Amino acid sequence: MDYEFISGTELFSGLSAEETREILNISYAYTKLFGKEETVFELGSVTSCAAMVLCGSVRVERPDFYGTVSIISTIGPGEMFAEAYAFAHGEKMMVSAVAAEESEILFIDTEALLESGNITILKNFLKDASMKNLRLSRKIVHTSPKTIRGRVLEYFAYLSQNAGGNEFIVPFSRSRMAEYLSVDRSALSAELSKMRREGIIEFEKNRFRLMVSRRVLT
Amino acid sequence: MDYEFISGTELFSGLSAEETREILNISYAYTKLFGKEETVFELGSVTSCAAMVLCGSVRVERPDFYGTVSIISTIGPGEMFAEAYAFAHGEKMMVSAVAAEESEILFIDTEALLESGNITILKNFLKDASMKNLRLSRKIVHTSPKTIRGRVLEYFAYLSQNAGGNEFIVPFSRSRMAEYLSVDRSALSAELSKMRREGIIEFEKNRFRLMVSRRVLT
DNA sequence: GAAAGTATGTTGTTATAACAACATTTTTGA
DNA sequence: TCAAAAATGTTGTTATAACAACATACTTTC
Repeated sequence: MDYEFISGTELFSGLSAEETREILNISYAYTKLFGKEETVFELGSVTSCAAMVLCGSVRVERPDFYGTVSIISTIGPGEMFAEAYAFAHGEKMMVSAVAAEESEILFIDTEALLESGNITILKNFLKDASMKNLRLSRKIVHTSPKTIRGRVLEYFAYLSQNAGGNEFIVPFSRSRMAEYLSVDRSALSAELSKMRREGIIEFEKNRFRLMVSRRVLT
Repeated sequence: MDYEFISGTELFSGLSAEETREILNISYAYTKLFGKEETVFELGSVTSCAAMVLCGSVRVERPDFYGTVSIISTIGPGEMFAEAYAFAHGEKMMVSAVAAEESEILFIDTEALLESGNITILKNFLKDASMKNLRLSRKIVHTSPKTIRGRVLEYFAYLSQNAGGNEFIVPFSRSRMAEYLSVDRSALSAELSKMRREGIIEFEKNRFRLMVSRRVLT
């Protein structure tokens, strides 16, 4: 196992390669190779292991009610997945994970890890979980308005606040942005153009400017 | 401070009243009284403290882009909030928190808490964060279909799977359910009736039965 | 730098949800 | 138990998004 690499990841930050080796040993962590398109986690299964991609990449996907599969995210080297399921204990996975290419995955049993009692890694897990939490909350905030315009405004208000000015870069292609906001791509394009005509926004490629600001009170 | 009560909460589970007192001492935790409608956390502010309601209750709310405030959740005695912000470190709050009545709130500085090095409480935070994570992910899954029917089916499929049969209780009033799914209440009512006419579901008050099942593959 | 591929924008049509106003049922509490 | 209030259901109208099909612009890459 490449402890150098592993100790360099977010999750193991603050730990030396040697400490990393120790922790993984104590908690019976192991790696497994997956061929392209091989399933890492099955939809509806239960796991007590967090997983980290060491080499390759993993697609996280989910079928809708009618069976159409959509990709939720792609996990690359050093990134983790399934840890929320592992710590929450007993919840069925609402996604499946599939190796997008030949991949090596590290499995860490969270029960054993908690036993090990290493505080640094618990801290790191906690920070990771909290950040994921806020990302999810943000997405909910950005997609709860019922109109495309409402969603765009919520999202842009966030980006704008984040950038510290009224100008910002959207870190998505139009299709990805539409996906993120759960709206149709062409409808999004149309709405953006309409908002531009109305003087609410200006844009050029992915650089946007928000010409109005959030109404607070009354 | 009522250490008996605090040690009985989820967050302090596994800790005696005495241990609880110690941890709170070490980490400089303090309580504060809030009058009805007094603000506990301001929208857009930054906190390094997790908060727990000891007495009373707190409304978590958020204004949309046009200023209309909606209630995200209500926090009661023993429940926590703002901990994701505290652990993620430096993120601006996307909600505000207001005392719904005269309330006593416990503030725990997470930096100090991490210093204390108590593993039990870290575990508890981690489990809490993971469970919240899955709840948020689930909500995203339930609201990403573009039609009311799609959302209802996703939600019902979950409830049904959870109940272990095709019959289940919806733990919301119709208005709350509509809110959860981010759709109009009357439109939801209409869609439920339509689905009943089509034989897709049966229901009587909040007891539902799902007559179709998720299509997997092809 | 031409051709192919991909991303983005446009427009018209259709499906669906929001909204509003009201009817009916259920719950509450005096 | 009755009246009032709250929740739920119904229906028609209007606003909006999805969808489809195509035009245009940008980006590979050979």
